[in-house]
Amino acid sequence: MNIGDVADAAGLPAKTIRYYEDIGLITPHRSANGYRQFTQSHLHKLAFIARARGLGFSIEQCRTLLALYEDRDRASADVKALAETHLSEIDAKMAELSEMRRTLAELVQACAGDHRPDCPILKGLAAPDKAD
Amino acid sequence: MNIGDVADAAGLPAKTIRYYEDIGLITPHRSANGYRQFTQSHLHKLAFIARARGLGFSIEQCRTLLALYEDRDRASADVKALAETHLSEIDAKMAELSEMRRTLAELVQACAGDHRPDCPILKGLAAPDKAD
DNA sequence: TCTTGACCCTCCAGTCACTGGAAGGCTTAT
DNA sequence: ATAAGCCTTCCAGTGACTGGAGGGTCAAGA
Repeated sequence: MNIGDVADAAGLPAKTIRYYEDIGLITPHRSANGYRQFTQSHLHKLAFIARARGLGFSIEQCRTLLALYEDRDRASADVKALAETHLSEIDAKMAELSEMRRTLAELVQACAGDHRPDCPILKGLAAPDKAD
Repeated sequence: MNIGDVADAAGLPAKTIRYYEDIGLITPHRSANGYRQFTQSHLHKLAFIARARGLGFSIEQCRTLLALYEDRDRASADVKALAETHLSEIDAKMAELSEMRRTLAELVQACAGDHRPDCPILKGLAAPDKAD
């Protein structure tokens, strides 16, 4: 398969696949004309990476997951540990966003949003503890 | 004030403040020795930016907020619109994270996490619809 | 007076994971 | 012969910093 075919099949831009080759995630062969040649196995890997990325794993985490995937003797505990690490990263981000959301929603709530210049949002940003 | 003083007072690294000058968010004066000189007004602005960044506004959104803050004739509706845009950005990110979390938690749940190689997490990444 | 340590300066490069674009080669069909 | 649609490499940019090298400045103490 050429790069366009795997790109379509894996749901990734061709550019991204070239980048993944650059950083050593995959190593397609080359045909005589210099085109990258992908096998089903390459496609599997790319789809695997695409899904892991979709779950928010970093490229380095994907590299590790891929290595575990290819290692028939891995312990599932190693995979689970990595997934749990990522799960708590997600939880941390969600907590951060949730706190932002709470504060921002309060400010928005307090703002009339009319033609007048008086604005609790700006006041809140300027001096959070005495937002009027 | 020197950069170290405003850095402490605004709760920002000195490097970050230099960067903010680079991109034109603030323009401190210089004393004879080349050191940046900050006024209370600069400090206010920096603290304002720090808080807006803390609520997740992008630098460009901060630039706009700062301009609105300085404009005594702004309409609070303009500020509110920006804040609401950002609020929905936050909501979108939270929804995305929440979906990732849901899927990942399911996989983690299904994984024994022992010494054996059998791993539903890897299976789920390899072929999401038939994760066993 | 000298030195030490804590400041400050600029400039360059790196982070993360791509993404866009230029300039050109290959393939297939008309 | 030419056009469309692939493919290639290489360079540069994104956002928002962050680290480090290499050097100047300042205030306090011996």
